[in-house]
Amino acid sequence: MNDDIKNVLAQRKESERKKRINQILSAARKLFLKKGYEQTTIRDICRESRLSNGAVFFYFKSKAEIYAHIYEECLRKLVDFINTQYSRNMSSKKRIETGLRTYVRFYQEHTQEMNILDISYQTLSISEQIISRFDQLIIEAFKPLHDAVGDYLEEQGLSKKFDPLELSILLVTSIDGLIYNHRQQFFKSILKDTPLSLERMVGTQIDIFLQALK
Amino acid sequence: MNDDIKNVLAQRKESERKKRINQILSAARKLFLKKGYEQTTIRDICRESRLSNGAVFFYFKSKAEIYAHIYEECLRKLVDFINTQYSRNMSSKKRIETGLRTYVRFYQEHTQEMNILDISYQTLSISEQIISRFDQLIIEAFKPLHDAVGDYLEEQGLSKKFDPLELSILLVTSIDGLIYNHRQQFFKSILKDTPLSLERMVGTQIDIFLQALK
Amino acid sequence: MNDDIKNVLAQRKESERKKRINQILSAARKLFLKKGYEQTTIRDICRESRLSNGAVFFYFKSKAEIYAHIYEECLRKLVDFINTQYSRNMSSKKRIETGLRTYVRFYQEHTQEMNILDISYQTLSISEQIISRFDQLIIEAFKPLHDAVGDYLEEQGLSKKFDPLELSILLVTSIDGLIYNHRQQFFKSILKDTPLSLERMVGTQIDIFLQALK
Amino acid sequence: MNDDIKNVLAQRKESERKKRINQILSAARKLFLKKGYEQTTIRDICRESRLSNGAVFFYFKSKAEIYAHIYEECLRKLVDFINTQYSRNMSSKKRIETGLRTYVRFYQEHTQEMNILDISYQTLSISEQIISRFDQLIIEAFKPLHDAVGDYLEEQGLSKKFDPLELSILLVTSIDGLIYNHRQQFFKSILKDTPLSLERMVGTQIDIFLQALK
DNA sequence: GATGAATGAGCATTCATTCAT
DNA sequence: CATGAATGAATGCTCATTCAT
Repeated sequence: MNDDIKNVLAQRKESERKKRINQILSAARKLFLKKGYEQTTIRDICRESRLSNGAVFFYFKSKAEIYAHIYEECLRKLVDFINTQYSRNMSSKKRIETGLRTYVRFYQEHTQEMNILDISYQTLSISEQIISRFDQLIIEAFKPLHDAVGDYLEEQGLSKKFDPLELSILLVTSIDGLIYNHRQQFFKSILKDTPLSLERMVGTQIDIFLQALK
Repeated sequence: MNDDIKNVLAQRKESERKKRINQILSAARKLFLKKGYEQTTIRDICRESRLSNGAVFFYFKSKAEIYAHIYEECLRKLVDFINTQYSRNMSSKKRIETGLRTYVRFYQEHTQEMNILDISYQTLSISEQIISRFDQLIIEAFKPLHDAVGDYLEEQGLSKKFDPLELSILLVTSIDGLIYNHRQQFFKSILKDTPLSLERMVGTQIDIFLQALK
Repeated sequence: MNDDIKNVLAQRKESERKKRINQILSAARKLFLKKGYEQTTIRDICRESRLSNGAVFFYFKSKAEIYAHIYEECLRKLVDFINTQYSRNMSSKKRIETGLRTYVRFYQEHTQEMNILDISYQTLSISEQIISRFDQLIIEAFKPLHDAVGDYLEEQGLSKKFDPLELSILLVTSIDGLIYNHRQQFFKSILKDTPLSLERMVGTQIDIFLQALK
Repeated sequence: MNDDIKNVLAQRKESERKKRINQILSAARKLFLKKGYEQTTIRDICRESRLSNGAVFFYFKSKAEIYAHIYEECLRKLVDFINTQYSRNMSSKKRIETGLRTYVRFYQEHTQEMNILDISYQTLSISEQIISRFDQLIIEAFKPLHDAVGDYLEEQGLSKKFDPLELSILLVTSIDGLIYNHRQQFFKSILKDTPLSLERMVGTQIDIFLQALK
């Protein structure tokens, strides 16, 4: 009996705890996504989460740690987003296409999350442990495409001529470049009236790639 | 006569003025390139330029404006760097290759300048006039490649099938992506022991492009 | 019967209580001795004692009160240290010498404890009751020397000319001064190469004293 | 003419500057003397001096630096106080007595300044240069007594038996002890009704010293 | 009794910018 | 023109203490 009560109380406490943490992370997420790391202050987070300064530092030991949580969330979201798109019986060609298009779609549908991911977490003072978790997630996000390119090269009998790692990085990287320029708008002046659609450009990039490796 | 004297005085004044501005910009250049925007303070610039706080704000109305000048310098440097590499009698293919490789070389030889250019000047509060000058320079930097791609497509009889603007943006953008990832090191964990060389990847990207459009 | 049970329970409770208090004091002792009052935080004490924040404040009503306990311990240690050195059949002269030398040895062998005692407990907000306990201990530490000086004066037939209380305070006080300067190192610049030994200076002070009162 | 005006303006500016510095130092002096280093905040100093936060940091680059100024003031005051008491034609004996009594009088008349000097400046992060100035002043304050003791020993034909440096340090140190205990009131409980006068105790200490070295 | 969550004032210092002279 | 004095909001973070459960 007593144990039951204890248990219930412990559960309530734990849920209370999670609620607070969520309060803080929600506030932080909203602010970091909107204003970025530097422009968001701890006080902003306190105000937004309706918690005191001390409370925030009770649950997280630094601003960077809060950021790391949000970063990991975004990264995980990306991984999940990508993974749900693949199906086992897709052709390698189809998987390459899906991978790249999904990446772009993630940027379009979750621009703020993508902006968070844009910041190199290597500059923040984050524990090694968390960083290696990030690295793991990045590998996870990258693997499907890497595999697909490997399979494709095999099928085309080109695996001796090309390195699948190099080619897959090249592909992802070219999408990064598209996203980067879309964000920074460096070509705004050149494209004045007719902004090229990201989808179309990704398509072209895929076409070129597949055409060249036939 | 009197007018002559006035003129001489005005000229001297003007040269004094330019001297001061140069003093400030030299200091700012040195500091921004070395430490970036946020890490450089106005006081740093004053100390370095041996001018007073007030003097700096007399010639420039904000820190952002000073930055804009340095930004423009870097952009111009990039344009010049690219333009000196082209020669009129190169084949279109050669010009495409030269354009992309030169861009990468600029990043490698002028990493700090490239970092300056990385900041989206749209976030800084800079006057429209200056921004349009930036845009002009970007167009100038981009034009040779754009032309080369146009010529190449013509030669290959593909100008109806492909848009030269789209393709050239695609090419530049893929280099941007390579540079972006080189800077941010997102693939560090994947490439642990064997960092891929930028030159090699650019080469592969060019090969693929030309192979596909043959 | 029931009373017996109650008694047993009460005893167990009391022993639990003492255990907790000891836990806290052990942690506090370790930390205060090592880092001093200001540099030690309540959270440090909680961590070290493996007790919660609330528990510490349940047993002690403030950080100062905990400090007072440690202070008293150190004071008691000093008293014990001094008292073990005396033997009843020592000459008065010998007892004076022993008293002063023992004091210096306590400082040398228990520097950290002596540093604790250095803080004027009057600045901390401590209850009158505890302060009077401190005072009692100080009297206890002082008495042997006071007596010895009294005896010595009597033997030399100088008890009418000198006040034993004044002289004994003068003696202790001169040792305090030596210790104080040894700690603060005010003479560092004057003594650059050859730091005077405490033992030697105490010896000289004793010699002078005895020489003068012969 | 123009130069004259410039000069006047420069002077006014300089005096304005000194006025501000004095404003800050006056406020700091008052507060440090009253509450000590730790308990005085920069904001206190701003409030008291009716200057803004930034203004204080314009003239001094840290709290420690402000403190160092006050410390040096007090030290210099002590040196001056001591030096005015000596006269060339005093006997060595008289000079010893004067030196020690003057030291005590400084404490009595400038208790707060003496409290400032009590803090070991070695713990604060103060530039080497300033610290060596402090050291110089301490030497200056100490020298007259050192010389007097040297002369006295010579006169008594004891210079082979005793080291003047050791003896003079012993003397000063014993006064330090008296002052230290007067401040900390460790003997309060022992002396309850009849607090011994500092003057009297210094007198006794001097008597003993001279008596022993005759 | 005991827990640990919550408080919020407090800290030294920085910095872009303004403005009287 | 040029100076440098002055502003004051802002920063991340700490800590003794309180209190609901």
